[in-house]
Amino acid sequence: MRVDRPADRREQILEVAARLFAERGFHGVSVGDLGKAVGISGPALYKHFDSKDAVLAEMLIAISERLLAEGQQRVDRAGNAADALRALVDWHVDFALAQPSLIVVQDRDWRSLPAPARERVRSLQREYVDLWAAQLRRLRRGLTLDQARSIAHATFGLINSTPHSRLLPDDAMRPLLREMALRSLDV
Amino acid sequence: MRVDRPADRREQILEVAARLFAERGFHGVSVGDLGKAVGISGPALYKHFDSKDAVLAEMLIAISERLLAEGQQRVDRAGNAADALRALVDWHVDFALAQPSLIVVQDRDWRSLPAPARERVRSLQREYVDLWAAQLRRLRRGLTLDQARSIAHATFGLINSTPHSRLLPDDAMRPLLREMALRSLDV
DNA sequence: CGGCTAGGTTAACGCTCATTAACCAGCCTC
DNA sequence: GAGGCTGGTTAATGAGCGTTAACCTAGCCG
Repeated sequence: MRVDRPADRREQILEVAARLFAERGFHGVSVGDLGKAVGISGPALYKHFDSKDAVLAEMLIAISERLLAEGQQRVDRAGNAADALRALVDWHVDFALAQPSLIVVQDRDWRSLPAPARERVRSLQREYVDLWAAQLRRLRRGLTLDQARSIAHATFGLINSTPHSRLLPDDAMRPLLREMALRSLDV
Repeated sequence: MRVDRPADRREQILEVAARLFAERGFHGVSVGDLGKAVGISGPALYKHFDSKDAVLAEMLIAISERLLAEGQQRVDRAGNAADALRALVDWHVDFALAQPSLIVVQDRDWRSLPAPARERVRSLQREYVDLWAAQLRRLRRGLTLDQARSIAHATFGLINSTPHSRLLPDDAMRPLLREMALRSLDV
């Protein structure tokens, strides 16, 4: 029959898993479901991953790294703190609109990770938060680190709300989120 | 031994369940865990609730109703749209700071509800969103309903981020969230 | 040609979980 | 003081899950 690209099974599994985990939660998707959704069945998954946990781990570590790496690059290219924050907002908004499933899984299911992966993800997230926090503190000198982190967290919450509403087309959602985020940051 | 108030078992179960569900997720807490946490064991829970699902259902319906009812009252008491929005922000911020567990469970685990309860909760949430949306549209005439809803959703995301960070004491968090929320709404 | 490897299959295992069954003690009421 | 709620107990049940075992086939390589 050859319905789907045999491209790379691993990649395919990760994509499909992101969608399913987002819809029904990590524990709401069985290995059997996941297999069926990619056209193989059940235990064949173990030819590609060590465990169900490992699928989640690879998925979450990859996006945390990507979010941080690209964020860092954009900050490096920016001339000043305000520009850096604008660039960070753009990046995060684009990412949230392009990968709503990953956003959902990342903040709903990170608790299901095995301890070492969980620590890795938490640590990458902390770095990402601190990337934002540092720019905020360059811009508004009075801010403590924890204040700046709290502000960053709140703005993430704002942007990450996208997957929960999705009432407008992306072209309308993008500027709306950008402006709300920038106003919330007072940039 | 008599360690805890025997006040009302039902109530106690709901409180403890909120905390546990928030920490480990609905599927991450077994009926046995829940029983142990309130000092009874396992199946005794069925003397108070029809099922594990029913605990979640009662919890989520109750808070959705409370959020809406109080929100409605505050709007009714407000003189104009801007005051109404300020009152809604205050209410939502206070609630999120007082009941972080419920906030977490509500938006992480509503998918685990049995269909009728899920519909009830979704419908109450829609009403609550529309309460905000209506005030936004009174204030900024050009807004479509879906635009206003999207804005409300984003601001909820901002405020509901509280339980994920919690780096500052409530007294510092409250004004920070209030101001960010109001700026995000452009009020 | 012969065998290794990659990527599948189905069957079986063992565990956990929600739920039910069966039973029991104390208390309130008539 | 007999009897029925109320709120517990432990044991059993049955389903679903992640994972492992055992086996198979096709293609590549020497």
